[in-house]
Amino acid sequence: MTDAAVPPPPSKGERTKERIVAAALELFRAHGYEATTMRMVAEAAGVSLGNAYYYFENKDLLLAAFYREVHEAHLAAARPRLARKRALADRLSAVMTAKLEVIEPYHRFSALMFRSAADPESPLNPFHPAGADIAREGEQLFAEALTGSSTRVPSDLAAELPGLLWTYSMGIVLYWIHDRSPGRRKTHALVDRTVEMIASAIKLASNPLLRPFRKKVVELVRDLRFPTEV
Amino acid sequence: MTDAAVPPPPSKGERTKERIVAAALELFRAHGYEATTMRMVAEAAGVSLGNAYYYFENKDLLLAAFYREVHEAHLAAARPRLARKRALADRLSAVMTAKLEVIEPYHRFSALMFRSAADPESPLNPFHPAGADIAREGEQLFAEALTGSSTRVPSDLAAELPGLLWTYSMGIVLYWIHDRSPGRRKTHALVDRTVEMIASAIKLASNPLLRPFRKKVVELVRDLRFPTEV
DNA sequence: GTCTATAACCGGATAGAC
DNA sequence: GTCTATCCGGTTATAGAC
Repeated sequence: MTDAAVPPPPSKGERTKERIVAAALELFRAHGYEATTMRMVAEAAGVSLGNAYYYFENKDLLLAAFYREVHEAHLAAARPRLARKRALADRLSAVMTAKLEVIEPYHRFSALMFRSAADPESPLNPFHPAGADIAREGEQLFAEALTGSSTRVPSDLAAELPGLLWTYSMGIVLYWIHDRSPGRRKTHALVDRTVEMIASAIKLASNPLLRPFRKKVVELVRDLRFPTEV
Repeated sequence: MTDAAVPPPPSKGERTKERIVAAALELFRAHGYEATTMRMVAEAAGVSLGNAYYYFENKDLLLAAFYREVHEAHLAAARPRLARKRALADRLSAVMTAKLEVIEPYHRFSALMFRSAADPESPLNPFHPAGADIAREGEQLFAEALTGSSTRVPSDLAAELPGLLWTYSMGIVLYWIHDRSPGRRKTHALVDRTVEMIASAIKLASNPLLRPFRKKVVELVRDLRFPTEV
């Protein structure tokens, strides 16, 4: 039990797999996803084409590895920024700005994220086991943004907000994909303004007058959150 | 001038093109998009593979023809239903229910719609010239749903609502894609409940107390509606 | 200039030997 | 676990027929 935490030395297969991922990520960065062929990945990793497919059933799974890396970078960029903010709008803005900065280098091929996210068969969609971790961790980040803030959130709403905010962030990314303005000015403007609106809406939601409406929304979100369940 | 409206008889090329579309639509319906190969389409249309590509630069453009047909079917299904409703929630529900019924037969391959809609390069995305018509006509349908209703809408909001509702309908379709419940029960529940909420929200938006918040939202939507502009 | 066909290319994916 | 050989389908080049 005491030494269970010591990771075993990587087997040969694990090292090969690692080489393939590393080669793929670099090629994706340099040339984009479509322009990177499995043959290029295999060659850069020093393995045969068939061998690359032995480790990654298809090209999308390599893309999934790429997203995981981007996601880790987002978490790493967002958390220190959160430490310096208290107001909810500022905290949401910190999370979203970190996201936009991390993904900026990949703008030219980020449409793929959506192609895959929308496809129920794809390992990248948030309801697919392979993509579920990233979605959960993304929600967790928003949960942290909420709990650390000075704004009081009605508890029924608090339970659903991380999921809603994560969905919101996906919407922002979708906008960003189409944003051709210099420096993604428009997306940044959208974030600045929507985080204010969200913060306002959350404050409004505590207003007793709006309680029935809030209850309805919360109930709706709770009931219908998982379309893939029967 | 007087005979300008008489369409010229279809040229040989036009008839060939028509045959190709018809063959493709039938094959898509029967086997789905991925499983339908360009070679199958060409053979079913009685032309060579190269000839099919002469008329349709790529497979996506055939898919675009398919979407156009689905879209026409939606318009045709929705309009008579609108004629029988007055309450806003009912009218929105009529439009959405017509949509869900029309697309139901294509559930298994509808993920493609999103793959393409999210991709800035795709002819199907609403900001791309080839896809813009469908988006505009979709908004037009929602505009009709609004103007024919008994609910009074503040005029600043009225200008933006058709676009917002069209976006909403895309969101519903995205949910529907992932919906595995029998009879798409969950999506129908989502529609029933969201149209009520939207109708309530629109009524709330007329409330003078919420005017500043409404102004903010409307202004935001107006400013940022077109991410592809610079 | 409009239309049609054949052959080839390229890249994702698979089969099967070692 | 690794390779080579091959398949398959989207796409392109190109030549020729009407």
